[in-house]
Amino acid sequence: MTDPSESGPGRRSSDRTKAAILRAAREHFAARGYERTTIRGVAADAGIDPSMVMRYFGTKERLFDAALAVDLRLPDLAAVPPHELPAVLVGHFVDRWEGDPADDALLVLLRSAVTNEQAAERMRRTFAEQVLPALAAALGPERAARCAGLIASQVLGLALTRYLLRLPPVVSLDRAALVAAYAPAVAAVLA
Amino acid sequence: MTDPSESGPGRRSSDRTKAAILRAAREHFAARGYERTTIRGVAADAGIDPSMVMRYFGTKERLFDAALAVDLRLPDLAAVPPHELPAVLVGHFVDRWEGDPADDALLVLLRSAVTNEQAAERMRRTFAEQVLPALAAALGPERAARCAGLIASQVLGLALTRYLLRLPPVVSLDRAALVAAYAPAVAAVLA
DNA sequence: CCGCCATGTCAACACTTGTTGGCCTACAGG
DNA sequence: CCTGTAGGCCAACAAGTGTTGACATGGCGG
Repeated sequence: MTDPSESGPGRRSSDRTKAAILRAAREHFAARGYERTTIRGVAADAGIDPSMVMRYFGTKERLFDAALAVDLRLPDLAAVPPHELPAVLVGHFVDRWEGDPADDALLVLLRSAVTNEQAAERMRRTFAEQVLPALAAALGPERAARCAGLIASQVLGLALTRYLLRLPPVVSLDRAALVAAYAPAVAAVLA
Repeated sequence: MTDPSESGPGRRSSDRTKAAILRAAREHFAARGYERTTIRGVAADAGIDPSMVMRYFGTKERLFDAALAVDLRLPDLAAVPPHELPAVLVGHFVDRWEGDPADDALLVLLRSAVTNEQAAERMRRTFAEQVLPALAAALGPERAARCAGLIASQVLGLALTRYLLRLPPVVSLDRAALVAAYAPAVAAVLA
């Protein structure tokens, strides 16, 4: 743990601080959205002074932007048999939402994009750069272009009602039931 | 137009003022969400003093609550042939979202419910009191209970990606294409 | 030893917010 | 005429915000 190239005592402590700020910021943005998240709150959670946040990120907006970076970690969809594609997609996203509770990036993005144009733009970019290519690998470019929007709409609708609105009938399903219920819907828009 | 019981010159002007406030409030809440909407902004839009808003609604939260009242105007679903149900549902909601631009109530509810627990609760209530019964009339209670959550998820996913996130492939579809694309997905969760 | 620079704290500024209380104005009833 | 009252405006308060600049501190190179 004293590796001089990464975390040893001689290592700059600014990196750890910056990471702590980012982690706290993601947590706050995910739980409260952009407006209700305060620099003071994030700083307190990271155990430092609010002015440090400004020094490292310059502005609340830039901190927000840094917190918005998201990797969907989509697998290679060309490798899955076509008839399993819907179940794989739904399953992957459920895992992604429910996986590491410390990884709030997805929630940050969705929750903020609804009231914040900057985040909405980021969402559109994430869609274009990650979802579209992954689907194109499995369906071909023109079919992907036709279906990707509808699939995003399904998956995001699921996330919306389950994790943000918490509609009881959607919350009460477990992973298997969720996949079983949504895969046919996704399959329907692929046709 | 001088009906003494409703709008004549002898009529209280407070009713008109209150209505103007509510209309402006809906517009602001729908466009900006709860936090970024200011009493001052609403008052300016309604052409009156901020303190008037307080006099009539007491508090920003109560004004918000008044703005959240939503009537989905769902038709009698028992009257539509089962195989047309998906298209009717999707079509109705598209009309509802796209209809009267002055009627922002639906957008207020959806946009706010994502970052505001009070609005989320209101959304769950609206779902339980309007969507569930309407579906129960067409599908019977137990089938409705099983499907309503999934249908809400589809419809809200559509609204989310089209009106809030504005994902290009979802925005570019017109009403007919939208219905044609989504009806099969809704039909899939009914099976 | 000295001095420098990165890391961090403290206190304050300027601004916006929801909210409040006092004042004004018009008009109906006597 | 006076008076009361409802509808409305103005100015201010207290709290919280993002942001800034002056100051501390501790370790490292000379």
